[in-house]
Amino acid sequence: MARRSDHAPEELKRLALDAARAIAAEEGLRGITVRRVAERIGYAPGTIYNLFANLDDLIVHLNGMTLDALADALRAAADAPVETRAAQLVDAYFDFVERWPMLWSLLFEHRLPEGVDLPDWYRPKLAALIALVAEALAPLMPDLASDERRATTATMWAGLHGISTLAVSSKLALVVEAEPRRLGHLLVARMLGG
Amino acid sequence: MARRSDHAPEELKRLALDAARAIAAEEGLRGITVRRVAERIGYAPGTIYNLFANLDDLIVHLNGMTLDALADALRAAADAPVETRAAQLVDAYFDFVERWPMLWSLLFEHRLPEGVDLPDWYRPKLAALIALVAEALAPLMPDLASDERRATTATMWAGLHGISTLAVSSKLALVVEAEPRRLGHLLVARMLGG
DNA sequence: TATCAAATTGAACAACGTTCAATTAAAGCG
DNA sequence: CGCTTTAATTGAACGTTGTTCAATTTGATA
Repeated sequence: MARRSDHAPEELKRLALDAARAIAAEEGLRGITVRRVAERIGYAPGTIYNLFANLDDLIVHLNGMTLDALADALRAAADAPVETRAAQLVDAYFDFVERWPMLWSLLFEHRLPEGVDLPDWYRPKLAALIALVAEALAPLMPDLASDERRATTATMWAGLHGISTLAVSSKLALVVEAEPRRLGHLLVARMLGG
Repeated sequence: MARRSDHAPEELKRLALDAARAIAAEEGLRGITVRRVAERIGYAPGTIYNLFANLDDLIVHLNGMTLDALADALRAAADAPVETRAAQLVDAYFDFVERWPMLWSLLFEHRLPEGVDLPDWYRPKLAALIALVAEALAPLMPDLASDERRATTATMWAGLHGISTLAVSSKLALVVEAEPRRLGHLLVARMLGG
């Protein structure tokens, strides 16, 4: 059987990614297999390889979608009044992580095989995310050189990331009883000079 | 063939873990397979299951060793003079991550299947690590309630973790040109109130 | 209507984690 | 020393995985 063309190639890609996302959201990285994704969209395993180079490629694309979704989730908070903006960004970040813990985990849990690095289109997505936050927080760091502003933003971003990673893998609770969100607010408050 | 007893069971466990560590240090999580570990120590795959419940169990044990090694690496810095202690802890942390990037990654990259959680002996290892840092830094946070001290320590720890994770997976460099270590120092300085 | 091109398949392969009956060597005993 | 018991070790086997690719079938083209 061949050339069903039930769906245009781009449409089919979307279907596959949606299927993968559904699996990932429920079971995490371990649940994503080529055969299961294919089965969910009613195609044979081989078809996946017409759409993506391999399973890693599919997962990287899924992570790209998640990055976009995270950017969307942060955008509203980035426009909040300056006084509450930082806190709202932190809350928006943790809201996202708590709503999609598995998808968010996948963002960092998945690693390409040695020697393979992230595709070129991935970098701008990440950069856009950071730029969003950097611009939103710039007014809150008026006395810093742009170099230091970037470093501060990156540190906060990495810090939130660390808190969330440990929380999601339930390693934070082993060590402290505080809510991840509270640590996030603490971090940002101190970083912005409190 | 059976009952070779070339090695006592504990000795054999050590051999298997050393083999797994060597593989992990070179190739990361993806390189660790039961068959390869078994081959490296000159035993059949089935033997691994006499020593560990399964591959996940073996990896958790390997991670336990890494936690111990990290604690050792931090201990010297924890005894440094109070003035430079925080900075030395940060340096010791990044020294460790840079020396064993793959082993350090494995600590967080590996996740148990859903429903399985970390064994009981794992928690004290993590707790010991945090306690080490918390006690070392306590003199630097004299004006904080013990509750806030714990939160601050956990935040710094998670922050360093986040910076390192992103650095090791080369996602930090996509976003900022600064050295991870520099961000670490920035984080700790601000968290300790400067 | 015949031809072409592209999409889709599914069998095949190697490698994986895991299980377990069979085997063998060491230990215990008379 | 020989016999029995016990426990360590094996390796074949099973089901599943990612990936490849020749074969096939359909939609479009001429």
